Amino acid sequence: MKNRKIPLNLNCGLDLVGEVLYGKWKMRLLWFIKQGHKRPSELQRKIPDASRRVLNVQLKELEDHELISKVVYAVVPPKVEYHLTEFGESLIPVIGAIGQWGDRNEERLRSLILAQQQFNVEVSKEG
Amino acid sequence: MKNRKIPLNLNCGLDLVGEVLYGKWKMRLLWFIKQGHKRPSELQRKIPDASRRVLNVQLKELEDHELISKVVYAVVPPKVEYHLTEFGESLIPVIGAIGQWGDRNEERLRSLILAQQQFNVEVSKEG
DNA sequence: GCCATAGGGGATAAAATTATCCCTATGCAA
DNA sequence: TTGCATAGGGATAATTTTATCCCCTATGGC
Repeated sequence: MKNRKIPLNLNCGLDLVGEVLYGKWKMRLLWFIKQGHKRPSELQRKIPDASRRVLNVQLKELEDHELISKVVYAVVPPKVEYHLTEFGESLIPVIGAIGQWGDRNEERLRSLILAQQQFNVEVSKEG
Repeated sequence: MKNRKIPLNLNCGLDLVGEVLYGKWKMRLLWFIKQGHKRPSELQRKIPDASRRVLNVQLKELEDHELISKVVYAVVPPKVEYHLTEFGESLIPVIGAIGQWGDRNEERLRSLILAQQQFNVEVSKEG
């Protein structure tokens, strides 16, 4: 999401959504904020595989795209809360639909993905 | 989608979907195939911003993930057709929902994205 | 012979995305 | 006084993803 060298494609709705939703942790961040996990440290505990830094960066992008808003309390230790904006709220059903499809097909997806992963490992051994 | 060094996250539905749907052109490929553009050359004309090579790679991944099936006709010049599998069909409503949200919010998204892009360019000039 | 069509793919370069490392600050508790 | 919790961010390394380049198949038409 930096200063890109390859021009953006903003032709259709799918391209536009991609620009704001691509990002390894973004959908999960929105989802957890929706569930009421508003503070950075809570989100970090919910998503332990991501580093604090990366979550900050992605939260900032979500904020720049007006999907969430940030409230900074002038207290010590610091306290910050994120909330979905109306715009962000309107995305929740979409994320829900994506997640549901994943959940409904969990077993199949898992085995497909692992099978392919396994295959790649084997191929690279021969390499 | 290679032999990864960073372990996969396959915790929830969102992770699983990500594995099969992340890829710059994948959703568009599925969408256009659904619209009846079955042949590689048609798809390439529909998505001129992607090179032929990249589309082949992404089509292969969609095939490995059983979202599409490939039919090769033994004729000259070669003829190939892709079709959605039932599994792939079941994803269409989800992609539809994503695209619709993008279309409904087209103007806003476009200006948000361009504004941020512009900002990045300016920041990097100061650099 | 040469080019066009329709499809494929290896090797490598470039770009974009993520991860890692290390630093800032305050106040409370052991 | 060291440690922990809160939150933030610059610089850089590592990884992953895309793009580019060039080559291949086979047949038919000029």
